[in-house]
Amino acid sequence: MTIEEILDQVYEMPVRSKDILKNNSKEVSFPKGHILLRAERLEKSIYMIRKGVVRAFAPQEERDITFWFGEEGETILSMRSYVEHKKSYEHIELLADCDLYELKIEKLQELYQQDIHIANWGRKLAEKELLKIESRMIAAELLSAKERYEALLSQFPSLVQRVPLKYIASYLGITQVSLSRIRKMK
Amino acid sequence: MTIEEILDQVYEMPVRSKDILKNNSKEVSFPKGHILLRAERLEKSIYMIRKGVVRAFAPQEERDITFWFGEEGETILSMRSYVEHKKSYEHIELLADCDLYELKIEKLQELYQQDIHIANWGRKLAEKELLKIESRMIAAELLSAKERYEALLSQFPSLVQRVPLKYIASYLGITQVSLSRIRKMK
DNA sequence: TTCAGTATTTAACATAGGATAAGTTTTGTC
DNA sequence: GACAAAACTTATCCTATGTTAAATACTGAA
Repeated sequence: MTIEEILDQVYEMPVRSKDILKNNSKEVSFPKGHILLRAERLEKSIYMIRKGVVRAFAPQEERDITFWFGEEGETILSMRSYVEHKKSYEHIELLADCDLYELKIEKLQELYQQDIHIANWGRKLAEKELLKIESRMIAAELLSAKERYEALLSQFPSLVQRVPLKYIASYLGITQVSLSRIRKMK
Repeated sequence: MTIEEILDQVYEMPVRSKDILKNNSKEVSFPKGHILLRAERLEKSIYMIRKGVVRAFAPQEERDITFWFGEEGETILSMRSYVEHKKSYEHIELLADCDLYELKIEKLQELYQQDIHIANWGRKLAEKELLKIESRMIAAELLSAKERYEALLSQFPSLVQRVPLKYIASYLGITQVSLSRIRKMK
């Protein structure tokens, strides 16, 4: 995916504004297993996924909590660093070799003040993510673990091939042992 | 709370932009029990809470799912109507007599295209809500029902006085019977 | 102040999913 | 292609929360 396609997917801007963002982005690549963003750090960049798949997880003493997966076209950001300029609470781990577009948060903040189209793009980015997470939270309360697994499968059929089951279990809010049980029942 | 205070809490704009929003808002009041926004409707307005407390819930055949509470200073919006101009999935119910500031979504969309400060205010509104819901989702996976209840108590001490326990139970993702058990254990 | 409707608690029983531990299968590396 | 490490499954037992139903307490309207 090109950066133009990724940007358009969030919000369609005039070419001029898109070019500004494009010219301020940098293509980068990292191997599978790389930790792209770290908890307890003030992160300086956001990334868009040109190719690959990643997970966000909150590292915890007992067990990590995987709470988000990103595939091609999605935007990776460390919520606390991006929104509040504070240390982030999550790690982002690459689950495959990834090609990414990097954008500096500082530059982006500057552009938000200068270009109304970019400001609206940033608004839409947050709004769409918010809508997704709210729907997901409601579904989580409504559905059994089995139903949530099946919903995930039908929404992201490729995820199960690309992502270790233990992370999917954590995303669903269950243990890997339970997920195994659920898969057998099917 | 005045509308200026509420707006500032999200993002500080020049007085001129604040005045534009203020001049496009309308004070309205409704009694306890009023359903302010309805599922299956394309809602036309968002509201800011000057005084009162409300809940958002997804009505379901078996049982409603309460997933959000709003108190003074918070902004009420029907996510799907606001973000996608589609029918919403939630009801908003007033849990007390409320004084609200009403803003038309259509007008707001227009202002997002005209005033960069307002566009950035809209961006911050979504970003801050997103940060809250993401943190809450992680906490939900990490904590037991009892811990979640205690966390809610310490974060919103007044909520338990203002809101029926059955809605708090639903918000916590448990039944009212379980919440009662938890409260007794304390 | 009483009555009816709500809200809350309590009790008894059922069950989904957790914990632990022991296999088995897959994957990556030399 | 052999080995170690990681991923996944299976089995057993256990616990938190769900379900149902009944008892009690609270609230608001007449």
